Amino acid sequence: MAGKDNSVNIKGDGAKATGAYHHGDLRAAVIAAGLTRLAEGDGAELGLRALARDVGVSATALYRHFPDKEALLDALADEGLRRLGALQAQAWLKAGGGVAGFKATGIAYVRFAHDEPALFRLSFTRQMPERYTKDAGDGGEVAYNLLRAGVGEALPGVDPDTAALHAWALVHGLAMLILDRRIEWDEAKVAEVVGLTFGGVG
Amino acid sequence: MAGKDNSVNIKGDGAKATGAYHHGDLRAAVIAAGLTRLAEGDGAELGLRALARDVGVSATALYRHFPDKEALLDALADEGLRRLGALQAQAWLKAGGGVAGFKATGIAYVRFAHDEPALFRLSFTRQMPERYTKDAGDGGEVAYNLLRAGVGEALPGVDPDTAALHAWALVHGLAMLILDRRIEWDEAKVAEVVGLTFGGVG
DNA sequence: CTCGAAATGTTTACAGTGACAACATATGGC
DNA sequence: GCCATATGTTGTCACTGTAAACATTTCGAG
Repeated sequence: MAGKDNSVNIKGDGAKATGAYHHGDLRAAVIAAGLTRLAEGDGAELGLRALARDVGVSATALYRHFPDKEALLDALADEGLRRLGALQAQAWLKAGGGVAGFKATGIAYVRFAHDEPALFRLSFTRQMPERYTKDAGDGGEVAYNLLRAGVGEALPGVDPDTAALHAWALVHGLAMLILDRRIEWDEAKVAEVVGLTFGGVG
Repeated sequence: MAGKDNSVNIKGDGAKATGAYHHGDLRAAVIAAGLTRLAEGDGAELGLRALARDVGVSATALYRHFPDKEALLDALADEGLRRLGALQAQAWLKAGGGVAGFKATGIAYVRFAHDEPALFRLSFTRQMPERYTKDAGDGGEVAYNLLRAGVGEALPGVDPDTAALHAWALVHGLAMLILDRRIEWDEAKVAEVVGLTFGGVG
């Protein structure tokens, strides 16, 4: 697949737009460019130089905003989790909460993985930063809280911890199997499988 | 040459052992060394040169046996699937078949992921070779057949296709979540979660 | 057995990567 | 207005996968 051109030319979203040396908000621009690349070429191995070129900046400039590549990827992963959480919350509301909302949440999880395979994979593959306690408003916790909330309604008699883990593992497994091409993406099928344990055919 | 060594010295399993130029069965030796490396350093990014050094051979020698690095990784992934299938079959037999055997199969799946995280991840991350039809005796199919066999007994009334997918996704999700440090490895917990859908507490 | 073709391994080299150090330029507080 | 600091650039290094040319061993045909 060719090799050059295509430069996405994602600049900062306004800020200063100095035009020359300084970029305005490079950190945000780099993350945006990274997300774009992840959304387009699935297998393409996101490199620092390509990213810098997208933003129109020298390769080593990125090191002023991220200690190393890992940190950059961590930032992208974090954004991925945030988006996932937002989509799940949205699905929950749209379905009117309750068991139906809970199921919709699960389906949104798998759909996100299907729509943004590279971002989803990155988001979950990143090593947990150790200091990942129960506070901190990063997206992962939002998603997990929704999960805990819904699981009580769907399976009243069961230990909520076990049920939550079951639900999470189920959708995560579906997501990964779809990403890795072990199974095909099929929303109806996903709904059916999720419904097997968590009642409510609706 | 051959002054240093230090290398792990994984040679072929007998063959000729020419001693000098020719290695005997380099392909097998490389795969063995690769599996060893995968089993030891989880995060360590398996490189061609390191692998060649382990085997005591020049880096480019590997290209006589694999078209490129991808092909080598594919071979390792295949071996991983084969081992997974073997462990599952073993677990099934040890539990005496039936529903208990089916559950044991699922637990073995997760345990394998926990015991060999890098190999498990590699095995499932590799792109499917396209020509992955229902024949071919490679490990993946063995595992899937076991799955189909067990699912009928565990959930008599349910569409076996849906049930099989459910079971697979569940254990795969648990495996991936453990690999990515989202949850802790806890065999009892895994058994409990698997038992939630697939009855039989015992 | 001899001999040349094929298989296997080596050396050298190249383009691409993440990262560091030294240097250049813009920004903002005094 | 001036200088400390943040930000961006150029040059370089070690390392990676891999291609090309060369060396050695093995094997089958005469």
